[in-house]
Amino acid sequence: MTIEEVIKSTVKMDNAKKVILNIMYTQNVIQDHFNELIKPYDLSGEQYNVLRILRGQKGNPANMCVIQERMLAKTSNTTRLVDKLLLKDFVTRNVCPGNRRKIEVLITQKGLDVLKELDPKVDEHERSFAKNISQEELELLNTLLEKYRTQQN
Amino acid sequence: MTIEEVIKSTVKMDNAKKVILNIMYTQNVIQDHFNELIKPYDLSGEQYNVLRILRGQKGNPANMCVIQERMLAKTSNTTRLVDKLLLKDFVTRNVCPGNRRKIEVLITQKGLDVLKELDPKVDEHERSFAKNISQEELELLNTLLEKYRTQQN
DNA sequence: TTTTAATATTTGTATATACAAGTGTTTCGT
DNA sequence: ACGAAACACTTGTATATACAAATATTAAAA
Repeated sequence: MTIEEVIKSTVKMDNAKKVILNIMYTQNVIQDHFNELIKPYDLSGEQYNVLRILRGQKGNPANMCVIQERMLAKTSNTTRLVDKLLLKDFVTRNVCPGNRRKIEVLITQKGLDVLKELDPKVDEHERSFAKNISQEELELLNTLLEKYRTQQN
Repeated sequence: MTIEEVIKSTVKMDNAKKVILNIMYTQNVIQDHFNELIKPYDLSGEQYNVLRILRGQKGNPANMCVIQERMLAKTSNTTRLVDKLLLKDFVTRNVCPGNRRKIEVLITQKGLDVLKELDPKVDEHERSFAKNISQEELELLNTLLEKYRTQQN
């Protein structure tokens, strides 16, 4: 389905506009699909993302600002995201002894367990979109998106 | 900047995962840029989108469900989006005489004026991302995204 | 012609996000 | 050592979004 069909546009759009709409819409489709996947686990997409970042720390705690800078959506409110994860016992939160301004957030075994359970489902989610397209095309898509993102002023 | 650099990932990701992250992140970058652009106009992105759809009606009113199906994010609450536009006098809202379940939403002159003022800025926004990349590459990006979106089961 | 089902929209509620202001801690300049 | 500035995080508030339930109207079935 082309982007014109999706938004039922009658007028001809130029490529620059189409690419923007295509990226926005594709992100929407991916996100809806992912939300379906994690719905039974009582996690939001951003909460899942934070857990992934914490697992990536391999046992070391992460400060709020470290979590923030690794998230895709930089504007999310990390404090409240971590609050939610704390309520579910997926993380622990402690004041950093070395610098009492900082907070150390650590993933718990329960958090690791839920990620482990999700891993194959997330893999399948990622692959389901990639099935239709070759490895070369995936690489090309990555290259083009990275090039596209690099705005000239 | 590659997507690995963006999220400061240390481990190697496969292409399927990279593409998802690339699309999600690129959408974020585009949206942040666009939000900057419309901030002075007291419009949210979705409100702007609704106004665009209404202008596309070329004088004909649009029902709520028509607006809904043309929006990128199908889950948005159209009623409340239109409420906001009504408060700013950018649209009118009336019960459809032929079918009183339906609502006819129409863009006002004030709404058309604000769109007209935004048009060149939005064009520039779209072009700023496309500057770095050729027409052929833009077309390729469109094709690849449309192909990618078409999930196999 | 009632009753039922389908359609179109609205409302309620919980959660998420955006942005600014506030709090506590550390660092730096004098 | 003291006050100002920088830093890390939290809180307040307004708005947005998600999802289910409610309302009103029309169409269809018995």
